[in-house]
Amino acid sequence: MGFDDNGLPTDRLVEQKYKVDIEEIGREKYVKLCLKETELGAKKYRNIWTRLGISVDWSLSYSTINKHCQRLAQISFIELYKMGKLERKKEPVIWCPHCRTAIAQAELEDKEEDTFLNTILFKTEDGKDLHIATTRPELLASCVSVVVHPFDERYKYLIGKYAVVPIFGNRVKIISDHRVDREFGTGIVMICTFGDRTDIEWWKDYDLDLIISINKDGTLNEKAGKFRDMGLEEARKAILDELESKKLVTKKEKLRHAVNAHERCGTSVEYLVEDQWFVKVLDLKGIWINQADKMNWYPAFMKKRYISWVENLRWDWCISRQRYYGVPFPLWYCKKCRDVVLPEKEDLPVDPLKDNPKKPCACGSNEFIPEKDVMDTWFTSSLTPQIIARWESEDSLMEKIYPNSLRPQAHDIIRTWLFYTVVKSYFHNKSVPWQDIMLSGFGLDEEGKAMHKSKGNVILPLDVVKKYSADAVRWWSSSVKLGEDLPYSDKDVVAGHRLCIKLWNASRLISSHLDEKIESSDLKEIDRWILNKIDSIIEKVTEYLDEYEYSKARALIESSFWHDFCDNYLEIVKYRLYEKKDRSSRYTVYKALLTYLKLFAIYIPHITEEIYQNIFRKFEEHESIHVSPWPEKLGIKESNLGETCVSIIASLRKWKSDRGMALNAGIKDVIIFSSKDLGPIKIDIMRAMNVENLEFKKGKPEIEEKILKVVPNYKVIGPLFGDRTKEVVKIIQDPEIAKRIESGETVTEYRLSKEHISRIEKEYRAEGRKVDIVAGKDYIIEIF
RNA sequence: GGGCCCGUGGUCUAGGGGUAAUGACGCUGCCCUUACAAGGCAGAGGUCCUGAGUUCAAAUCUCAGCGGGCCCA
Repeated sequence: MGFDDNGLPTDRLVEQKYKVDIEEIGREKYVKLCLKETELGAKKYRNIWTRLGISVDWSLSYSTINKHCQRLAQISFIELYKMGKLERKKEPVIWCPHCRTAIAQAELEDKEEDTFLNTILFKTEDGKDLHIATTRPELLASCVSVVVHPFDERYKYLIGKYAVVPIFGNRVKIISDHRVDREFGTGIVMICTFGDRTDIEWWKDYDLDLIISINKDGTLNEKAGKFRDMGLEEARKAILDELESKKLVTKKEKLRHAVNAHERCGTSVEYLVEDQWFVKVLDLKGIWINQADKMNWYPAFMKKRYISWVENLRWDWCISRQRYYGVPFPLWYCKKCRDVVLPEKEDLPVDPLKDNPKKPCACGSNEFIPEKDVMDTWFTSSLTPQIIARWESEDSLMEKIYPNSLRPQAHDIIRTWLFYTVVKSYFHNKSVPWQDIMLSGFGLDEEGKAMHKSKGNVILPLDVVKKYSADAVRWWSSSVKLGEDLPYSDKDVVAGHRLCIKLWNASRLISSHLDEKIESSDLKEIDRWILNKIDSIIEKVTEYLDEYEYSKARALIESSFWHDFCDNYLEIVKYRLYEKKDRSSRYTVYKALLTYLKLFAIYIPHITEEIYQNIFRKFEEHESIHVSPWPEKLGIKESNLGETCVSIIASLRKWKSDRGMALNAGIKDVIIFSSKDLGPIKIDIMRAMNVENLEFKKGKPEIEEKILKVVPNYKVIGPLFGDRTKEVVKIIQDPEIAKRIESGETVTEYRLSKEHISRIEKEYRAEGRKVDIVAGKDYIIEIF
């Protein structure tokens, strides 16, 4: 766990909060403010995480701006440089005019925008009209060519001729290319350097001129003539006005389209040509995809997202940021021979703006130009596995914790954090960074929309914690299938709150009967029943958690605790607990509650810990439930009678409830018919249901029995009989045949027996007798 | 336009070839039961998005379509 704390988000926060501009206050003061905000931010988030009960070894936490991380990021840079994986190119880069820096493809997001598609009248050199539709008239000064589709009959005659750009008068060649969309606008496109990425491709492919008319801050430069210094919006309007006054706008239509925007500030990006450092990633796409196969993806389909991101990558990773708060590039340029000069490893971290190389350049010169850009923050955070394992340090834990066992993260940063980390681990360690990757979804707002500060729909975790407790929040957040998003809902958090109360109350009941730890006991049927049930819960929950299926595990734990344990088990044995002498029930509640607490502990750590401290600490060796071992199965044999006991009591409860009776109301006489010997559960039934006289009989009572429905066991019949299934089902559903099968016979040429029937629904009637009949799977109850 | 995910009672959600579709909230009725009325018991409420196909059997698998979301052009 750590803080990715340098980079644009901090820059933007500082600029907004203190209303400062780097130009005014200078780099040093600016960075100081950023550092201050970083510390405040770390404090704030650490508080949130701690309050939420996130279990972290804080001694291994990192901050990407601290010396340790800076050093590793710079080591990484130097290693990559020496491996030839870095490249400084003067290339078109994606540029954010608001943040005034280059950014990477991964930092783009789509933005829907309403604009106008303007059809502008160009002239060919020989004076013919040329209608060109564009959304970006402000780039007219950068128009370097006009392009049509090679098969477009309308314009074939234009190819090879020249056009004249209105207002600016540039003479540009008309070319043809299949990437032109004939349906869009007029089917003629002006190529500007650069309006979009296709412009860049065309510029490269056809070796066109370069006329950059935009400044780094998004204003127009001298190439735009009298429109110089105008912002893009302003220039768009001014240029359109002038075109209109000359009657050169022939059409204007509304258009909604998607543009690329910088994910940090939402500003539409531009393309400038500047010197930038790149990590070469495009030439190794096969490797990046191959690495994905060496990791376990949870859920598996997330791997496809990663792969399709890699397949669609179009740019090398631009790591230069023309910003101030971040890890500096560890390098200088020799003033004389322009060579790159790197520091020695032992001198890292360096700040080339303050430090100087310790040796002269190979050419002998002692004068250097420092690189003043900082590195993309992902360049550092892509090293987090190495950072926490103290790679390249004397106290390295690389052997022990690298590759990491697990990277948990959300699915929005597959293309950044995940991808870049895979890249770094491959380059530096020829390894994948972790064995398992678990990708979770988002908490959404109550309408199911993503939360955004700008939309004002953010729900702050600590507000919910205050209202319902951290455990309730955690319980809610773990209710969704891994990888799915989950809308926030007050009532679902309340459900978690109620669970905590239920757990607390059950524990109160138990604690009042536990003044000693019962180490072992002969177990009564119903006690064996619950412990056996818990054994199977432990097994399934463990399996689910091994696959990071926390929501499935959660559902099992909750329903077993609430229904098996509280509703059934505790209600049945309560009387025995009050009688104090019964060892079996006291042994069982101790084991059972402690096990449930351990299973619950990962979800609701606070209340489980408190109950552990209150009840169990004095008997158990571990000082906290969170350091005690995961529960192991007790190996209790299944109790058939226990299951029957619970079922009989449920039947009697329903019977009382149907008659509007209180559940502790007395019943005078009850006879239970069953083929089983129910002796061992007699007292439990009587006490739990307040039965005065309870009698067991073998066989069946004198009542009429009518078969209502025979449900075949398709799971057995289907595979056995194939397309004759329907035929067999028809036979089995005959009441006479079903009756014979039920009594143990094997009938007809299909040799049908009990295993071919799932269950038989019956109706019982006691003609002329004053008695109520309630039936279950293997018993019939008469209530007088 | 392409890739991925999702579509299940009023709302949210689980299940993901076997005939009884999970749970929560809400709704209705009954029950103050010596842990819990923030509880218990019971009940109503469903074309499992639509259509076709595979299969003895489809909410579940396949294909097509519709709708929503995410990512990429």
